[in-house]
Amino acid sequence: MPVTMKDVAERAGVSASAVSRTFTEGASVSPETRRKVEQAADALGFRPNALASSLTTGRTKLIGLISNNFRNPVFLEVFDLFTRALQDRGLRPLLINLTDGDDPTSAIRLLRQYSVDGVIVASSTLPAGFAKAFRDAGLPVVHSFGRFDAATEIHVVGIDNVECGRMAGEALLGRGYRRIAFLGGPEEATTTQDRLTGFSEVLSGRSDVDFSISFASAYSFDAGRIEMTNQLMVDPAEVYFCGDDVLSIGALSAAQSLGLRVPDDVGVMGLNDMEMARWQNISLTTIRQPVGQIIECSVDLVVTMIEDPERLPEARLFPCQVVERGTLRPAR
Amino acid sequence: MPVTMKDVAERAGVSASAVSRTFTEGASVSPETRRKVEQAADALGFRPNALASSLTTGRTKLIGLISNNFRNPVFLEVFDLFTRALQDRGLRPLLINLTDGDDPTSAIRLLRQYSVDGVIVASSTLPAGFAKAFRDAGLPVVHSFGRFDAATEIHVVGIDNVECGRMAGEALLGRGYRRIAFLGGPEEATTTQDRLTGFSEVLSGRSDVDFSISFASAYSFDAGRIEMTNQLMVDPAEVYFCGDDVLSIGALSAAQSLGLRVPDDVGVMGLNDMEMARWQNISLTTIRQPVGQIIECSVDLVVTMIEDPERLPEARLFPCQVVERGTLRPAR
DNA sequence: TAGGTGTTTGCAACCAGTTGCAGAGGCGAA
DNA sequence: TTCGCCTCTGCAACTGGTTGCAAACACCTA
Repeated sequence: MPVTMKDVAERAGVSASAVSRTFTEGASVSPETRRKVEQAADALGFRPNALASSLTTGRTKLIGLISNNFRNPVFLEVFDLFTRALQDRGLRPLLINLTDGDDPTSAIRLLRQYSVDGVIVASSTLPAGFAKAFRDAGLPVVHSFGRFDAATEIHVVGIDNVECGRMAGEALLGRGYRRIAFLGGPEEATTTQDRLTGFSEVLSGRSDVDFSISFASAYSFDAGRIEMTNQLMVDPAEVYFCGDDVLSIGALSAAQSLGLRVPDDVGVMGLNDMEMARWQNISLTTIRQPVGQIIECSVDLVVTMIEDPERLPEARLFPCQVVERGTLRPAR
Repeated sequence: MPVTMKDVAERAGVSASAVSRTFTEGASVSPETRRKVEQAADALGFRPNALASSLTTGRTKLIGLISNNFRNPVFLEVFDLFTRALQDRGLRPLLINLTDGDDPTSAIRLLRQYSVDGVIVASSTLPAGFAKAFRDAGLPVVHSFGRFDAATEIHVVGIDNVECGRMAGEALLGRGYRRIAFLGGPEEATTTQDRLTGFSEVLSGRSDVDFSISFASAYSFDAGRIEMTNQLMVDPAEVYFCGDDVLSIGALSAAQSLGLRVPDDVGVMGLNDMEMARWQNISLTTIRQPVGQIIECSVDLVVTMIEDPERLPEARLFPCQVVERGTLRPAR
């Protein structure tokens, strides 16, 4: 059923090499031969088998796209943008869902079996060592939304979470909040740790600020709602800087259920600026992470690494900014 | 860098065939040879190249997963479940984002270049002819969330949207609503057409019911909010059956912005029961579509078709059910 | 010991392409 | 006409596996 080079060669009255050459950029073919081959190929509907050619060229144009965050709404944008950015460059995403377990070995085995040209790890919760395992296996890898590390051994594209923490701290101080809480994601998530570091840096040491810390069990609506409920029932702060937008929405839901008004009784600030944050019935004040830029840059970087595997690892961090909406009281 | 069969054969002191056979289920190898090969393979970290073997076996274990709905939150669950269901069966999803244009030809070309074993079209908005193009190209295809068609030419797994429309109509009548509106997705979407058919069937012809119809421009929050605002400003109904959950949330937001209370002033009913519908600050009364079952079944079906390409097409439809939450007044 | 049976093994051809190399052909200059 | 050069083409070997076939071998029976 599938039509091969040989069929085309036969119909065009040329050798198989000639067919291969007309489909290879920069190969030497006369206009006449090219015409005959193209005509035959069109008539038969021929397309070279990418897998067969990968055997000799060593390139499959497959990119492993790995994530463990499938349930966070921010990933709607992430998947949409990644698949399109890859498609635009003639690359195909081979998706790996890491929900069960975070051991890279089976993923590595799989990706090598399919000879992927490169790997993108898209996750803000996986440890840096995870992506490193791919590099050690000889696969070009970029960690998107990963943690910046001064002694970086792999390419990281993302944001400076410590700086985001500072930004949040200053935004809250600037609005006159003094009883301030950090409601993080899981304590072991590097993003949570880093944001807390920056946040504390700005707030602790100020005698006029009452600063408290808690952690939700996951970056999820339910976890945010549960932890926020606990906090509000025991000793409520004036404002909560939450681990991310979905946690924030859980927190908003908790406040609402307890009959508190936002932002009058309690303030909430998120991080990500996912699409839902601007929905008018949520209207979350948050910090925008430039997801589109991070993804474009990640794909560019993985392409660069494929071309130059020896390239030294680098971190590319993008600035974030506060997005004003309705869950904090206005700046003074 | 990558280790091949030949390397293993050499180290184990056997032929390449022996290596191939130890990795092929059901092939004849003595325990002694198998042991030697496995030992050598482990030592070298060998895994057979799936792409090379696909040349002779004709199987890649790649499944094309095509969608045009990347931005609808229901797809968070859909992608998570699809990727896991495929992984569980040793299959790999090759993702195609169809956001730009709905012409199947380039997708077909691509999937044939990668010799995918089968294709899953996951979309409730693509026309039936779309999936059919894949079948015509000789690719086993299943249309998930597709439209049931009595003269079906391709496998469809989904729900009976006409029945869902009826179910919604009866639920609303049962609660005593009499000024009832249908707020569909795009008029050309088959899901919208079918749901409207069932809904009208129940409501039209009843002299005590005032029934109106409108359509949003897309299955999205913004489209739902805009259309609902239009409706509420001109001639509000008592209750709106919306095209899907995300439209419903847009509609809820519109009602809220206009100062209407839900469900006291206006009712909203959705369809899908995506995860967000049960978030307490949304608490959407909706019709549950058994997404998990649909996906498991789709994957099973594509596997079956790969094994038996001559199998006649069938439709597998799953029953839906109304999920009681807070956006309709209670049943009498 | 010869013959029959069944298992295991390697050879070689094959899958669908790519590519180095050598030779064919065309063309202009000497 | 001959030579040199350049472009184009096909052969054949190669990519990393699989598999039909026949030979080698072990084992059992008569």
